[in-house]
Amino acid sequence: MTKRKEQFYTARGYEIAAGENALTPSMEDYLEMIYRLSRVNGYTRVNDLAENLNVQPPSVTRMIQKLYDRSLLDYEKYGMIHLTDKGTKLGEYFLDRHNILREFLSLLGVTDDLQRDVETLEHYVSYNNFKVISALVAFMKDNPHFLQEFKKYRKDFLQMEFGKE
Amino acid sequence: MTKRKEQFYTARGYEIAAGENALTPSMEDYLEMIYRLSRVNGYTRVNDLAENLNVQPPSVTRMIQKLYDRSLLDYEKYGMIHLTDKGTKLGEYFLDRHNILREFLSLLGVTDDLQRDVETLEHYVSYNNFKVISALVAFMKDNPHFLQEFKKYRKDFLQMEFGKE
DNA sequence: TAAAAATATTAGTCATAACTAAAAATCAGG
DNA sequence: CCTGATTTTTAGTTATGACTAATATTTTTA
Repeated sequence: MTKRKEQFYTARGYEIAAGENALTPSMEDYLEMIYRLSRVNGYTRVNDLAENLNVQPPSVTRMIQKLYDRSLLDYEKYGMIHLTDKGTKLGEYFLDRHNILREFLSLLGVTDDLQRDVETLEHYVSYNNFKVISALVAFMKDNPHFLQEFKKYRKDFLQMEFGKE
Repeated sequence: MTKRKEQFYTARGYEIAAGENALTPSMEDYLEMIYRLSRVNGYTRVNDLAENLNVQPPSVTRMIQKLYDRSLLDYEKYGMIHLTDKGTKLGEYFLDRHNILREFLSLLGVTDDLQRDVETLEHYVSYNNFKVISALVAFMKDNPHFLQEFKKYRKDFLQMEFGKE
């Protein structure tokens, strides 16, 4: 049994390979935000989404239609946006993933651009990775000693390896 | 001084905000691969890239032109592809980042789909995050007892939190 | 060195998810 | 209840990075 050569793909290649059923990063962002906003009233609206995601309303309308076609939300023209059970589960997961990632980076000592870093990364964290990172976060919170040692280590390491910057 | 409300953007929103000068994930993949392949002969060719990135040659030609316009490589039609100094530095960084990320996930115990996970994630790891993750990897390698503890912890945690799966 | 094979380019298409401008629907106040 | 303001939709445009088909160039080989 010869080891098959390791295959590489471009970022776009992986997106395409994921197929039509996979959610795109933008779809994930919308679901996550709909979930956030729905916690207030049980629903959200086109304009709220547009404002909170910093996009224009027409972009929201289009995306809502797409998510509707996938049965992730209920919607009628000019109406309210409600997540279906399926959409709710996904939204909740995306929010969890977001929060774990934020906690992870935060524990490691990332402070600058934390929000941006989390939002940029989150979509690309597979479920497998989400699980191990969750474990690491829990471990670090349960073992403050580990974290303390790491913080000392990090300081010297960054200085040595990357200089002042 | 009131705290400005936390702003959210879609994945595409961040891409657009990054501006015209930023490299896209695909550009990064190409540079990383050109760097890899160039270590053999000092150069690479359109077909080699197409094969190794699993894309068609015309896609490579287009991308090469774009990277040429940014002075990241030297190229003449039908000729060899050489990275410029600027391109070399970037390619090297992307490869480092790739390897660190792989090591990180590997240490945490990710085995399934490791290659896919790394390639999917790497483009979205900011330089700041690269630095702290590098520190964490080094720390864990220097402190195998922590790693061992984590492995025990992880086993129970995953069982508890996520069940068998 | 001429023909065949391999390699690379050009030209044109597609989907995604943004945008703007303009039209349509809904809602609120008098 | 109708008019104006707000909200939402429709329609059409853009850039990215894939693709295929056809063409052009370079390299190999007979």
